[in-house]
Amino acid sequence: MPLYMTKDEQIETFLTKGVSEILPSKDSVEKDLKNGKVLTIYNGIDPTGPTLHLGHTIQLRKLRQLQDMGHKIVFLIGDFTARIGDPTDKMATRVQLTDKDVKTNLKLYKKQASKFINFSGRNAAKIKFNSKWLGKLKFSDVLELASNMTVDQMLKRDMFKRRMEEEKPIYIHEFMYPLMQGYDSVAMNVDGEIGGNDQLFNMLAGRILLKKIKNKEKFVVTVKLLTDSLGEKMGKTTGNMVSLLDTPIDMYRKIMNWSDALIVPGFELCTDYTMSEVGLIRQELERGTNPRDIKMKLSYEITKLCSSEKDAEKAQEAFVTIFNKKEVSEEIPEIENKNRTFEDLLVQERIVSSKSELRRLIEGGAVSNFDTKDLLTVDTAKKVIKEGAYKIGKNRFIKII
RNA sequence: GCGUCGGUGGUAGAGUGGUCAAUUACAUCAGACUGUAAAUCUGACGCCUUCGGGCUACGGGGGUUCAAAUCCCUCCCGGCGCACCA
Repeated sequence: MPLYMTKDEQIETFLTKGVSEILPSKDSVEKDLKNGKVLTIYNGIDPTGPTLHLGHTIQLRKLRQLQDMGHKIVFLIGDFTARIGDPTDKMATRVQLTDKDVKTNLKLYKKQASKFINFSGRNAAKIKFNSKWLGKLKFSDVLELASNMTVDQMLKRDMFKRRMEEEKPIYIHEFMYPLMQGYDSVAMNVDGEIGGNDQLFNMLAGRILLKKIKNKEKFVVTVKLLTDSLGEKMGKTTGNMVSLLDTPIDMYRKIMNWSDALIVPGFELCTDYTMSEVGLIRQELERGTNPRDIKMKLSYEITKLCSSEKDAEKAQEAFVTIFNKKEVSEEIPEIENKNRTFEDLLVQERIVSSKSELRRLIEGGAVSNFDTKDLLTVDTAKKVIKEGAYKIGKNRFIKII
């Protein structure tokens, strides 16, 4: 958020940019933010995969806005809840994670998140793990907690309703999930929570519990989700995500591959552009400016925020070189051939998953020498190729040295 | 516990003895087109292969058969109904 903003502008931005829904209401949260009290707000992430993705950054950036306004923010890692699995958008029951999975996954989280929120300085963000309190609950505590919500409230959830209709199993522990997540709010005694709008139900459970147990009105701000062209969530489970661990060039390329409809939401959700600047982008598109150029700006901005200005520049250059000019860029990964045949090399370096896959790609005319544009044949792939840049499909490139 | 229906590839969902590595749709990958795309069209979509074929797969195990995703037995798991409920 630009530093020149007044406090009121900051609050307005927080309450509107990328926001989907606010509970109990925008007005009441606005009042809370304006009365000068320091609030505690958190965002929880379940460490179900090794990386954070672009969707997470939307929420983290929201937290950052609050941090800049002087509020206390908590980055909660749901190491306990991750083991149960959020039933939110899984049609089937998620495989439970082991302790080890969880530990491995959360290792990198702080590092990734630190691009977006401050973990040091005067008003440092805190990291908390919900196993700390959830792991301590006794069965009697759990029962008491469970007595705060009815089966009917649970069954109102779309997800569960659908599963009932489809005669799919619903396990009791899945009912416990919203309770556990809700208990996080109670244990940390927070004033507010930020999350994606798919998390609304879980966050509401926290509101219910906090109200019943501590008579406190927790506010909930849900942000819009970044969806792909088909309205699918860009998430870990769906596989179409931009990971924060992607190389800058991969990230840049993936964003360029977004459908044009995502340009404006992309600016709103993932960059520091103000709402009026986002409005200008929209106008530019309407005036007929080539969407590609605007999308390049978007890719650049996002890549910059996720790594650095320098990386973004490099990524952009590489993108132009490889995809526009179709020339070899120095960003193409180099691989020593070590006297391996072309197919062995690609399989061993995991560029392709099997020789069969490579054969299909070759037969489909997808593998070519990047300089001469000559298509590779199945026979030459069985030979040792000493050097040269090769293109495998749309976006796999290697330079053999 | 009894009865009944069901468990198929990343997902949904056909197939009920050979022509099934398994129709179809979605997802995925590639080619064409383009503005990087998206949409559209085309093709591919288990692994290995000396390109003849070989191997592994339809919940697990065992069996019948020249031949099983398909039939039988058994075990595991799920839905529904009934029963039980100190």
